Amino acid sequence: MPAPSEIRPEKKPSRIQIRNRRKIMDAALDIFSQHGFRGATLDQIAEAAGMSKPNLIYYFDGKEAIHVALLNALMTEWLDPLRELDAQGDPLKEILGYVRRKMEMSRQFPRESRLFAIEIIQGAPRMLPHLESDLKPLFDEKCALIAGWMAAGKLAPQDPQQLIMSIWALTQHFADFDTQVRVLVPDEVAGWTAANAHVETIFRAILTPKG
Amino acid sequence: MPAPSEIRPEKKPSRIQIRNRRKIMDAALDIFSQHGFRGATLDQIAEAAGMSKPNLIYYFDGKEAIHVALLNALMTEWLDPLRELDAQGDPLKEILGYVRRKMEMSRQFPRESRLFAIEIIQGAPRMLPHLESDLKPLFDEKCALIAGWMAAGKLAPQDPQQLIMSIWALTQHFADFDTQVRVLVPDEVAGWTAANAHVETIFRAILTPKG
DNA sequence: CGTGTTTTTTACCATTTGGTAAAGCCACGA
DNA sequence: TCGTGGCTTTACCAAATGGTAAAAAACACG
Repeated sequence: MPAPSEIRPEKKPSRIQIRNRRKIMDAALDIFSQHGFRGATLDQIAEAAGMSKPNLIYYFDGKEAIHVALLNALMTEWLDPLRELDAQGDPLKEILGYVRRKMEMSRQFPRESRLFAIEIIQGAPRMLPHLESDLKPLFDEKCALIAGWMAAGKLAPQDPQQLIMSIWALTQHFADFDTQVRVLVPDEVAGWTAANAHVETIFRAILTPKG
Repeated sequence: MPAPSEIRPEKKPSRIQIRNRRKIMDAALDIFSQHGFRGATLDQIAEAAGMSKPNLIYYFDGKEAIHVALLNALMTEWLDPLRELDAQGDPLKEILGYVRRKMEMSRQFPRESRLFAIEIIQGAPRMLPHLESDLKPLFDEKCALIAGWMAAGKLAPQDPQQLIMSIWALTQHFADFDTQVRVLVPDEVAGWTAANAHVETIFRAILTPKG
C-alpha cells in the first residue's frame, strides 16, 4: 500500500522500482535540462519516461523531489574529475588531465552540464547548500594544493581560484552553449578537436613555469 | 481605442508609453533572467513593473512579445564590443580591449548576460534566426580579421573561432555563474580584480607572438 | 492456484496562468 | 463644461498543471 517514495526504512527497492526510478531520472534530466525547473512539466517528464503522471508521483514525492534527486546525484559525480587531482602526480600533467576530463564530460554529458548551469544561473535555489557543503571544501582543498605546487616552482604563479574557475568556464562552455557553437562552427567533429587543442594550449601556456 | 501594441503605423509613442514600455522591459529583464521564459509569469513581471497584468498586455502583445522585444534589444548592444574590434588598431591591444569590454559588460549587465545564457542553453528557441543572421556574419568577419593579423605575424597563430569563443566563455562566466563564484570567492571586489587580471594574463600569454 | 502486496490506470480537483472584455479614469482641447 | 481618446482597473475565463483517490491490474510467493 505505501508508495515507495514514502518508505522511510530502507526496504531494498524491487527490480521494477530500480528500473522505473532510472527511467524517470533520465527523462527528467532531458526535460529539466531543456526547460529548467519551472519550465518543465510532469506530463512532459511522464511521457518521456513512458509512463503516466500519477505513476511518477508513485515513485517520487513530487516534481521538486525529482529535481532534487537529480541534482544530488549530479553533484557527486560532477566533482569527481576535480577530486582526482593527485597531489603526488606531476603538477602540469595533473591539471591538463583535469582539463581533459572536464572536456570529456562536457561532450559526453551535456544534459548534466546544462542542468547544473541553469540551476546556478537561476540563483541555485535548490543547490546553494550543496555548493557550500560539497563544492566549497573541495575547491579550497585543491586551491591549496595548486598554490603549493606554485610555491614550489612547479607551476607559474597565479591565482589558483581563478585558474580553476577558468577551467570550468572554458570546458563547460562547449556543452552549455552548444546551440550557439553549432551555428558558428557547423563542423562538430572539427570543432571539438579544435576546442580540445585550444584549451590545452591555453593552460599549458599559463601554467608552464618560466625559466 | 486601439492599444499601442496593435498600432502598425508608427504613431510616435507618447511620453507615458515610452516610460511604461521601459519599466516593463526592465521588470521583464529581471524576471526572465531569473526564471527563464516559461518560469516567469506575467503577474511577477507586472508586479515588478508596478502595474497590472492587463496593462502589460496593453503595451505588449503578450508574454512572448515582451521576451522577443527583450532579446532583440539585447542582441544589438550585446554585439557592440565585438563590432568595435578595429582592423586599423594594434592587434594585441584590440583583442585585450575587447576582453576588457566584455568583462565590463559582465559586471555591469549580469541580467542581460543571464537572459542570453538561458536562452542559448535552452536551445535558443526564439533566437536561432538572430544567431544566424546577426551573430554569425559578425563572427566570421572578425575571425577573418584575426586570421589576417596572425598571418601577418602580429599574433601567435591559432584558431580564431576558438579564440573568440574562449573570450566569451571566460568573460560571461562571471556574470552567469555569479551565484557559484560568490560561494567560492566571497570577497566580491577582490574577486573581480583577480578575474580581470587573470583573463588578461591568459590572452596575453596565448596571443603574444613568439620570437 | 490463491492471496496479499506492489504497480498502474482512470477519473478527478484546486490552483495558477496567459489572456480578454468592458467599464472607469484622466488629461486636454473646443 | 463637455467630450474624446489614451490609459488603467476590475472582473472574468479557459487551458494547463501539480497533485490525489481509489479502483484495477500485475506480480510475488507460499
